[in-house]
Amino acid sequence: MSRKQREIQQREASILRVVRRMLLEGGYLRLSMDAVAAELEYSKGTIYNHFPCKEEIIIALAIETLNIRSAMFEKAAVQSGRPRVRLTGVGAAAETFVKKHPEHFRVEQLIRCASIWEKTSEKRRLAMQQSEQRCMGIVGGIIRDGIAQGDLSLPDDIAAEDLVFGLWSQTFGAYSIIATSPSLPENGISNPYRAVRQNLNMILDGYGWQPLSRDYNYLELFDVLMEKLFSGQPQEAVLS
Amino acid sequence: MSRKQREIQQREASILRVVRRMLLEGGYLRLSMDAVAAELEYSKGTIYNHFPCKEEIIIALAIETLNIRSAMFEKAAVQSGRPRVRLTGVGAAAETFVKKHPEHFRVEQLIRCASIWEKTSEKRRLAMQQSEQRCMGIVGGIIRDGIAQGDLSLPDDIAAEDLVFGLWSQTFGAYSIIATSPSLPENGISNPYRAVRQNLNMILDGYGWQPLSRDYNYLELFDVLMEKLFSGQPQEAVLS
Amino acid sequence: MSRKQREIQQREASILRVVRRMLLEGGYLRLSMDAVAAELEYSKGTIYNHFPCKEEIIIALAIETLNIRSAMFEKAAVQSGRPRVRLTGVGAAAETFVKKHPEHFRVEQLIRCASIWEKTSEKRRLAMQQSEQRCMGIVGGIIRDGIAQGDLSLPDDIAAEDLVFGLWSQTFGAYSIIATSPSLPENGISNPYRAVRQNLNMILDGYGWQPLSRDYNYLELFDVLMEKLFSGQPQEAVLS
Amino acid sequence: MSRKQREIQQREASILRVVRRMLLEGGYLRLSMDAVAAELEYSKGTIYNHFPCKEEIIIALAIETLNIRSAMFEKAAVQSGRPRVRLTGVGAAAETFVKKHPEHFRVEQLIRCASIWEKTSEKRRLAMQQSEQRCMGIVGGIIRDGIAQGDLSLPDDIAAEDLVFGLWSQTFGAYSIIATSPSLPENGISNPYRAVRQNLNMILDGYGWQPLSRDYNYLELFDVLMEKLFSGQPQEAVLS
DNA sequence: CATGAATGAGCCTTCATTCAT
DNA sequence: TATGAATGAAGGCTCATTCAT
Repeated sequence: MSRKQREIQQREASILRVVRRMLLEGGYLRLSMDAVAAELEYSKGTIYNHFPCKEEIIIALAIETLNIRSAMFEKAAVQSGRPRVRLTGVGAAAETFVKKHPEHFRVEQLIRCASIWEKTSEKRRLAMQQSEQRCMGIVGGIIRDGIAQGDLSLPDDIAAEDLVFGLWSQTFGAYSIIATSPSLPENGISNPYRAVRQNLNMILDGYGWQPLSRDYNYLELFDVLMEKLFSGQPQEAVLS
Repeated sequence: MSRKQREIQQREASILRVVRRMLLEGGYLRLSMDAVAAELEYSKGTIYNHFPCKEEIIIALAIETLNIRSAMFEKAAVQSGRPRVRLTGVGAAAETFVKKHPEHFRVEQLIRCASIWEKTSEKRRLAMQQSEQRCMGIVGGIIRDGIAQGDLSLPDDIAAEDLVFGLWSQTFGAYSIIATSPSLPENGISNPYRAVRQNLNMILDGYGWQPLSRDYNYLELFDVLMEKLFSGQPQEAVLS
Repeated sequence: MSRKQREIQQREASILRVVRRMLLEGGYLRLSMDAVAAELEYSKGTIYNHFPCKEEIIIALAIETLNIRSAMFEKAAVQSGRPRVRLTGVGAAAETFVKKHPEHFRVEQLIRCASIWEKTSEKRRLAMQQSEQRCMGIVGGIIRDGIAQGDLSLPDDIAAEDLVFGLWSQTFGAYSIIATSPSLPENGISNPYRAVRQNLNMILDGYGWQPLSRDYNYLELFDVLMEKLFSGQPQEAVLS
Repeated sequence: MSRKQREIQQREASILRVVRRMLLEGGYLRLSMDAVAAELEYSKGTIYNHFPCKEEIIIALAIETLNIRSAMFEKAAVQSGRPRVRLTGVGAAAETFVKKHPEHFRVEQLIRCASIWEKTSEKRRLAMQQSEQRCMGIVGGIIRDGIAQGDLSLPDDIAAEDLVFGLWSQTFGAYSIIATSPSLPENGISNPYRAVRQNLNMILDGYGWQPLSRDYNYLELFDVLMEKLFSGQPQEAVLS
């Protein structure tokens, strides 16, 4: 019985893998259940035994995406060091994520674009919100550490979450633009990923988070941390 | 003859209006030429006399979007005042834009998500790139003014465009998240638009743009400028 | 399982039957997948499960046509008798074929007229060429038998295939004209089918194929063979 | 007024010219009134002032086709010489016609394939039948000349028209097959046009038309006559 | 007469989903 | 539970023809 359940889980994972790849290749419009079934050499009915509709697959994918990323965030966040250094590790995680898993990032864009929610179950929606909060929570935790250690002090009317939101917006916006504007270099942005790092640093400098970037080479730290934390093989494993 | 042509232009505008609304309501997938024709009570053939395919409508919409916004940016940019104050005006323009024209912002998200480019003419694509560059150019110009007046100085390895990219990413990312994450307040971001303003200020503070926000109440300035520049009726007119 | 598959095969046959009839009635332009589905009271999707596009149906029909005819040719060719007598049997087969299966002959005309090949698979095209060659091969074989038995001798610069081509052209041309020129009798051709037989005989006489028609009543033989070989019920079965 | 009428005729001719070319390039399906109007830089309404529907254009084309050919036949038929030599000239005319005017031959195939007659006026239909009869009449005349001069004698139950029909079938069939079977050489028919000439000769030999081809080199005569009669520029002029 | 915008029926095709086996 | 044939609504698009200007 346990073997069967394992088989089911494996098949679910392979469905998600195929769907992810198809999304990356052809976009949402090119994704069809027929093609998925054909590629997996399962029947359509079998796919439908796993997911009640197409949209639920997308959400499951998005949850997977968020879980992979929050695992990467976690790995960066638990490093020892001053909070801003650890936060830089999270930044390195975010950049690594979009570079290593572009198909996952694509899913994130998708669920903000297509109207997927109507046909999906409340349960999956909640699961997704939880996963989303985990990512935010990790960043929020580091910020609170920074405050606790005296490296950072926020005005009364600014919450730690507002800063989280700023970093999130910056990265989501920047990586979206990078992924979909092939003409950035022609417009004077020769090294977009470096620019993102710089701009993230500027936000933190703006908030006065010590040590400021004039006193510490965060750009170099980025490289070091990416190497140190994420130079291994990409982990495909789905973290439930 | 002139009357006919006027009718045609008006219809083209009304097609775009209907499509925009449909995109806002149901996303790209819910948009169909059949529905557009039915809603306008024109035949499908008539719609196709205006636009050769669905995708070209989307691009036309996107161009319209960019033109409306760059007109708003322009209006803010030509105000007198120190550069950072003028840039704040542009920020106010950006915020006003997404609030007043959510359906236009939706179009911007869409063209970064769906694969629209395959069926569209090179001509339209170039027209869109031009419109995009106009928005960036306005912001870039203010930054260069700031440098020229000695309020801002960028490191050697950072171009003005990198800062433009940072502000663009911040706003695009933040407004995307706001538009598609209904649970922000539950996650501690009680006033997202205010948070965006704050984070934009932090970026500029991080870059050391004088006067810093500790010396000038930009948050209040935001309100003042939004009122002053954009409190009138929304201009629907398409500015070529 | 076997019942299902039998049903599917039967339906495939009935699709071809309906399409053939529609072609006969209204030509290629009047043939529509909608109409086929409606006539059969199946959904359009079901039709498309059988044939990936309209053109492939036509080719399938053409292959069926060629197979039916080559089976009839074969039946005539394996008769005992002097080669020219056997060839007359093939002529009787050809005439029987257009009379019994006018809708099949129509298909042959069609594929020489409409541009069908663009959307079809290489595989089907080859299958069709093979079927075509089988018909030609049968006639060619009889000609070579005639040469071998000394009844016929071709000039050095004339191949057996040139004669095949002449008979093929004569019949294809004549039956095409008969099928599409209703005014033949008014133009002095009171019995077109008899004229075809006569003209075929003249070709063979011209080549000096013994016994010449002055020595043997081939016109009467035609009738005898048609009766003897093909007076039974038309065989609808597709001979792969 | 006469100038106007000339303009109208010229325009009619140019419509037919464009339609012919489009038929050759893309077949009947690719022929659209829109494209014709665009190519001619006339409005669709103007085209419809000339022809009440698409089908009538095709018939007009077919009439033009028949007229061009009967002019060529006439030119060959009025040559001096023994009847079979003159008939060979007509054969040369037929071959020249399909080679010089493939788009015209295409029209002939088309009207035997598409169901065009339903929407067309009785008047045009009759005009076409007349043109058709003129071609047949020329050949019939030569045959009767051959009989009158004692070179040919037909059995009682065979009319001159039956022989006309045989020659017509042979050429129409052969040229149709040549135009639509690219694989003839692979099937052993290395020089199809030469084979047609040979087979036409065999028909005439079969009927015993003097001098037989063993006594006269008709194949060479073909070349001579094609050069002598039709080596000039193709005459585009429409012969009403 | 010439124009060309408007029509709308019709076409081919796709695909998420169901359900009998 | 797995299968995959069947469905049929929906989609994008074309084009011959009309008719107001």
